[in-house]
Amino acid sequence: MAKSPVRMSDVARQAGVSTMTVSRVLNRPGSVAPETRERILLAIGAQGYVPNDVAGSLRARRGRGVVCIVPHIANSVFSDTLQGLNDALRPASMHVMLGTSGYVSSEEARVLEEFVRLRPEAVVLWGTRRHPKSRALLRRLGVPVMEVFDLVPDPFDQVIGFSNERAMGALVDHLLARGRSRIAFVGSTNERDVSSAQRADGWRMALRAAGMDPAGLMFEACGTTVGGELVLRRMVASGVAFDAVCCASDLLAVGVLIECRRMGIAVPGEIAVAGFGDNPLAQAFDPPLSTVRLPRYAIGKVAGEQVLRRMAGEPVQQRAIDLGYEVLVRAST
Amino acid sequence: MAKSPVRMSDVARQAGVSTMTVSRVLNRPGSVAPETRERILLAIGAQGYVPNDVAGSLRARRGRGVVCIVPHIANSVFSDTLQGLNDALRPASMHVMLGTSGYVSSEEARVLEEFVRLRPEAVVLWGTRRHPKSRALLRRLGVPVMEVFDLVPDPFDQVIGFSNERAMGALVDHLLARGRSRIAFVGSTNERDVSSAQRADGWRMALRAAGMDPAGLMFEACGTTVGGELVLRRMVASGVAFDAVCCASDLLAVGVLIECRRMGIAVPGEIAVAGFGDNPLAQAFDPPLSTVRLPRYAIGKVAGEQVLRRMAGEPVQQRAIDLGYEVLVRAST
DNA sequence: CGTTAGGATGTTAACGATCACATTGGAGCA
DNA sequence: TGCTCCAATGTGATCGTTAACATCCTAACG
Repeated sequence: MAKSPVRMSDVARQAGVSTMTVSRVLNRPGSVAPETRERILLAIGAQGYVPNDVAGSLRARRGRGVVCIVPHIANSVFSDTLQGLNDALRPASMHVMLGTSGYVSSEEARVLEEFVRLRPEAVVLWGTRRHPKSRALLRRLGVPVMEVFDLVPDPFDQVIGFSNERAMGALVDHLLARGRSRIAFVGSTNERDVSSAQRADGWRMALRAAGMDPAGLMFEACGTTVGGELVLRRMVASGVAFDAVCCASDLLAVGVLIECRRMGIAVPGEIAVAGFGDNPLAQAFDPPLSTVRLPRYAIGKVAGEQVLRRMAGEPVQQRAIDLGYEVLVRAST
Repeated sequence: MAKSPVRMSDVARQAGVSTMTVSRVLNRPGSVAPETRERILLAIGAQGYVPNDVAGSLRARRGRGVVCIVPHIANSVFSDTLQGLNDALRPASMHVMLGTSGYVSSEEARVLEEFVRLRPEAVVLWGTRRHPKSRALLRRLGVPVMEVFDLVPDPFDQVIGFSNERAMGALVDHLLARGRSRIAFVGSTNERDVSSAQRADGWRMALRAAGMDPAGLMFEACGTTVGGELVLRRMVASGVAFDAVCCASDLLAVGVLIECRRMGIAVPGEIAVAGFGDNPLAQAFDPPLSTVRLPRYAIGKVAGEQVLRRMAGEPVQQRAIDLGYEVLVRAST
């Protein structure tokens, strides 16, 4: 914390007013006479006074911080959303206090408690899996809670996102419309990776809805390009017949593409390959990768806007806000 | 801010002690008798008390926040660094207050002032271009300031990064060693994009050091894959001879690769192509892209560690910490 | 057995701002 | 002229915690 020796009272003295008037200039300038205001602003500039929001927040019992806990920062899905959140909050002079859970809900709860000590005005959390401790904490905190990304019908407070199931289902439908009939799925079945599991569900349901049997067509891989390369090799070696591969992520799909080229498998001639997530480089491959664009930035932006609305006293209009998705059909399918 | 009605005094009453003893249990547990401590912890659990760090920070004149302002969050260069910073700070119960400058130093100054109101313990800023207002503000704030990414010999306080010039120079040297003699550079000359300009300088100096003339070999492009595609077309159309292209980013380089394929130019047969930044998908292309790996995560991690050291009272040992780079030679060169 | 050292705990007063209410001084009006 | 009313500003208390100092009590010692 700072040693900034300039306090409001220093400014007040120089301007010949009480601290209350300085405070008003800072918070509701309209309520102070123009000349007085001018004199105070001059004193502020002369002394380089920067208000102490720690003190202000304590007394006013309200601050400008919004906590956001994501699984991992260094992943464009999360960082795009953070960008949106930040962009929405900045014009309102709110700021983001950033934390990570490492995909572990108990860790999220621990981090959340540390942040609750700072008495944030709102909390933005990834996904809808909450540790009981987090729920209890949030309930007592009593501020708006935005859960983002996974859309569920009955969120803790409000949820903003899209349906992984429906998005993957739409991708499967696209492949079916292209005449594919043996559509495999590649993803991680890691307990922690809720999104991948939901995408698998979407794939399974879409196949069943089309009267097809997903049995034996699901393959597990770690979510990297190398994971994609390895899994395709395993799939081919397994002898299971398939004419399309839906991947839980673009990175996986790119790995599959690479291995297809290496093994001399024509894409989309022999098999179609689709990714998920719209990585900026996905369209740069040969063939350009079909994928699903997710409203990552918009999710953060809308979450921030909702926070501001709620803080302004507006009631919750929609508990679940669906921002949809977009199937991007390119040459790989 | 919260309505959390549970205060330290509530806990103290239930445990039959004064607030000071509760405070000690929270901050220096060793200084309280075991049974007393046990009783207090029980009361804390029973009431679900979460300390108010706003009040604590005000009184103690020190908090746990570190401000970090990056140009843009949704860019893996920045988010990787943020991840490192966060990982370094979390074990010390410090937290990141996140802001963005949009690559504009006056905006950075504005955002910085808002954050200074929160009296952070340290400030982490991207690059070394500072608005005079920022400098004045930081000086008065009097906390450690870490400038990251661009290494300069004489930073405001401490700087952690690598040399864009030397990294690009090393890449050029690699191309020279491969027998290339007409090495072009593609980058943005946008005033705001300091890094690209530094990379251009590195390219220029390396060519001159090898007795070659960079004149006419520098081309401007916007930093996307499409920018890369367009610039290659322009380069070919210009009639200038070149046998290698150094790009200021991987995205640009991928665009160049795409256009080469489209135009039937062999890579690396006719021209070599190199990127910069080690995008995870860079090695997935055909041919895999040679590039330079930057210590993005490490920069953040080390910045966080330095902050902790400084807060622990250690003196500054190195004003400029060079974390180096790594030229990744792949098939595109 | 008196004295003292030091561990455990309590008391008081801040930290720097804002809330709620009090006060002042004109303008506006009958 | 006398009154009200409101805009502009001030006063005092307070937000919830911790620093600094004070106190108490037990243990150890000569």
